[in-house]
This record gives sequence, C-alpha cells and structure tokens, in this order.
Amino acid sequence: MNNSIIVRFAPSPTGPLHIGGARTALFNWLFAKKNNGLCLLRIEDTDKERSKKEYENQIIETLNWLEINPDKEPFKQSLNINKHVEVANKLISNGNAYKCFCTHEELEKEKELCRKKNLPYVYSRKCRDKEESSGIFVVRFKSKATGISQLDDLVQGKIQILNSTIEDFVILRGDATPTYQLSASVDDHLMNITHVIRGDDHKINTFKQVQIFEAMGWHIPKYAHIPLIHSREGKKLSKRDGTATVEDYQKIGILSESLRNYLLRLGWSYKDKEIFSLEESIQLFNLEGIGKSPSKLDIDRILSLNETYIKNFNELKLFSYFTKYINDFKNKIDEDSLNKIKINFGVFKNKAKTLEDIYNNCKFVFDYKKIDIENLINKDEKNLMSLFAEKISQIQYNEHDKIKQVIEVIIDEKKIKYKDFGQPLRLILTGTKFAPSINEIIVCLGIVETKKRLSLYF
RNA sequence: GGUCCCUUCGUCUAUCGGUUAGGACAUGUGGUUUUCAUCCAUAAAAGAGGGGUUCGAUUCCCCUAGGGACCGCCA
Repeated sequence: MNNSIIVRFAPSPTGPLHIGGARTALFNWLFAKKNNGLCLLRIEDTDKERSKKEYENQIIETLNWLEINPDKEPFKQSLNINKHVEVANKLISNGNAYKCFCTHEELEKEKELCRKKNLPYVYSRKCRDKEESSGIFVVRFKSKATGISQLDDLVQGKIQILNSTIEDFVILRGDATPTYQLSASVDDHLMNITHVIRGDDHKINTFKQVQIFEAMGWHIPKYAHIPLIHSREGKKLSKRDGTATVEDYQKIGILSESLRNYLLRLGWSYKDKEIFSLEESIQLFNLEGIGKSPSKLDIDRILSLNETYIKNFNELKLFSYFTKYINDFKNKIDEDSLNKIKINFGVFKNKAKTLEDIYNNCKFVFDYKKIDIENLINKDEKNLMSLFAEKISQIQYNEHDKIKQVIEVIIDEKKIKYKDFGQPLRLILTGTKFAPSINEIIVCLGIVETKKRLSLYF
C-alpha cells in the first residue's frame, strides 16, 4: 500500500459538527481513499475555554455515522503543546520570531490611531528589534513585510497576496501557550500531512503557516481551499437556520448515505452524475472537480435525494435505521405496533422523504385518536360507515379478501364512487385524510383493530 | 476601510473557443391513481454589465457591479 498521501480533518470541539465541516471531512477522506492514502483526525482543542469533551465525542460519532472513519486514532492537539512551544523557541533562536512586550493597552492605542486615520491595522512591529525587557510577553513571528507571496492552491489556482497586509502574528500567548497558527503548522509537519484540504476561510492563514514551514526548513504541504457553504439567502449558515449542523439533518431523518451524496455534489461534480455510491465516490472523486464559488444549501434537494435513497434502500436495513431513529429522536413505539409497521414497511416508506415522514405515516398504527365525527363526516357517510361496520362484524381476523368484497358490494349497491366510501373510512380508521389506501390500512391494522376502531363510533 | 477570492436557469451544476447552452432539484400544465404521494409526459427557466483579443466568445484578458472570506494573545 502506498501511503504517500496523508490528509487530515481538524475540527475544534467547540460545537457539534458543522455541515461545512462534514463536507471538508468527506473531501479529505475521499481524497485519501482515492489515492490509497491516509486520512487522519486531529481534534484542535487548544482553546481551553470553548473546547468540550462532549463535542469531541459528538464529532467523532457524527463522522462515524457518515462512515467517514479516520485511519488512526483521533489525535488531540492539546497533547502536543510542548512541541509547539519548542518550535516557538527555536524560531526565536534562529531569528524568525521575537518577544513582544506590548501591553493590550498599547495595542489598543495603535488600533485606535489607525481607526482615526482610517488606515488598515497591522501590528507596528515595534518590538521586533527592541532589546528584551522584562514582564509578560507574547512571541510574534517575523512575517515578511514587503513583496508578494503566492500560493498555488489546488482548487483556487494561483493566489497572490501583499505581504505587508500580514502582520507579525502571535505564535505564543502571554501565558506561553501556542496559538492556532503555530499548533496547526507544527502538527501538520509532525503528522507528515501532504495535502491540507480545508475551508476557504483558512486561505489567508495559509500565508502565515507557510512562513513557519519555511522558517523551520520543513517540507510544505499542498493546499486545497474549498469554497464555503452558504444558507439559502447567501449568508453564513447560522445555528438559527436549523440546517447548520449534521445533527439538524439527523433529527429530521435524513440518511447518512443521502447526506453524504448531497455533500459530495455540493461544490463538486462529475459530468451529469447525481447519485454516487460510496465506492463510486471514492473512485471518481478528484480535486479538479471542485468548483471555485461558494454554494447555497438547498433543503429540497436534500429531501429529494433522501427520498430516492429511501425508495431504493434495502428494506431491512432501512427498518433498522428507522428503529434507531425512533430510539434517538422519537417516543418509543410498542412492540406490537412496531411489528405491524415492520411487516408493512413498504407501505410506509413509500410516501416518505425522511425517516420522520415514515414515522408520521405509520403514526395511526400506534397513536390513534378518536376523531370529531360529527363535524368531519356527514350523515350519508355515517350511514355508509355504520353499514360497513355491521357487514364486517362476522368476518374473521384473517379474511381480508372478504372485506374487499364487502366494500365492492356496498359501493355497487349504493352506486357511489370508491372515493366517497374510502375517504370517510380512512378518516375513521386513521384519524387523517392522508394515509395509505384502504386495503393497506386494514392490512396494517388487522381486522380485529379495524373493527375495534369502527366500534368506537358505531 | 484594507487584502484576497468568487459570478451559467430560483438552487446544485455540465460545457475545458464553434452546442438548438445539457442534466438534476424545485415550479407550471396534462395523464395514471382508492385520498395524499408516487409514477409518466410536457412546459417555462441561465451565461451580472461594459469593453477588448479572435473569423468566432459562456469559455481568454481588463474595467464596473454584486456577493463572500480574512484582517484576535478563537480555531
């Protein structure tokens, strides 16, 4: 096996897995699998305030749900802090970084001044060549002050930037802990990362991190910055949209297969192909197919894709997804009902876009409420129903065919359309107008239950 | 404000200088149907604007407009 390619997905455990993060993870994983490489998971937990163990677990579980499994145990960044600090010291000793004794107040003043003059702010670099003094200090990297840097991005192409716009960024805080720019660079090096595939929001950071690599004489990985995902309105996805995290989609009963397929096709394409199995994704994925512009999330497309998956899914497997879904997000269904649902699962999954739809479709089996018959059903219909109730009273529990016959006789005798009979009966039996066909309802419920429900009214 | 990036139907996208600009979702219409849905058929729908380059530009270049990202001792 050729392990020459190593990528990583590096979320910070400060919240549940973001939908954009899931896509980044997917692209990394696919790229690694396609190239017989390794995909690693690095938990960037150096922000002690905001990092939570529960989120770390949740992210790992969610990735697992999406079947995006890292090739090694998750790597926790906080465990490597000593090494990051070592590098910072090395950078000081080789003249690429320096101690900065400026206080917050001083920096505030600098910023204030710039604001007044309407100038863009970058740190003045005034500690750069100053004698060391005493007190609390941060360590800053000596960033290039003039000229232009270029990044050959695998997705975005050539990106040039004015070096003067990047300040001497902090690599070690006042409490001697490393910042993101340092930790990420050091870990990418230590983990032998060959390709950094991450969100577009990190693009400018790359110019900082590459400089650390250069100063340390390390081999620089290749970078691919993928465009961000926006909300329908074209804005940044916020928690309020209810569509920002993977969990939001789990809640409404989206299958991991369809979410993964959707994410794959969002910002990436292969000809006109829409449906990709996991194997096909691995086989066909490439960085060249990633578009340059940000894309908007389209819930209708997710739903439609999910519907397609539900239709074509192995029924037994789908049922096991369904029971897990109920278990995680809904009230428990009694065993007898669950069994009825299982036997007639095809009926319920038929009209469903989501697992939640399936749940709602079969709700009448386990959660029946008596309807307001006076207002919902007129007198003629009531007579029909009562006639029907009477005629089936002698029918045995397994004689479904006889019920069919009874119905046919009634509509024939009364010279009515099937619809005129079916709709009130559907309402009585299920409590709703939108339910399966009459036969399916009766089969699902069983004749005993059917009679029982009718007997509530007649 | 500065730096950088992006721009094909409403949405995701195909096209890698010559196409009736294709597909999918959503939408409209018609049909099938035992409600609803499915399903089938069909329609409408796009190259932001302006300059170049070229025999020819959606495609290459420039400008404008619009959108986005970043500008922390967060990651």
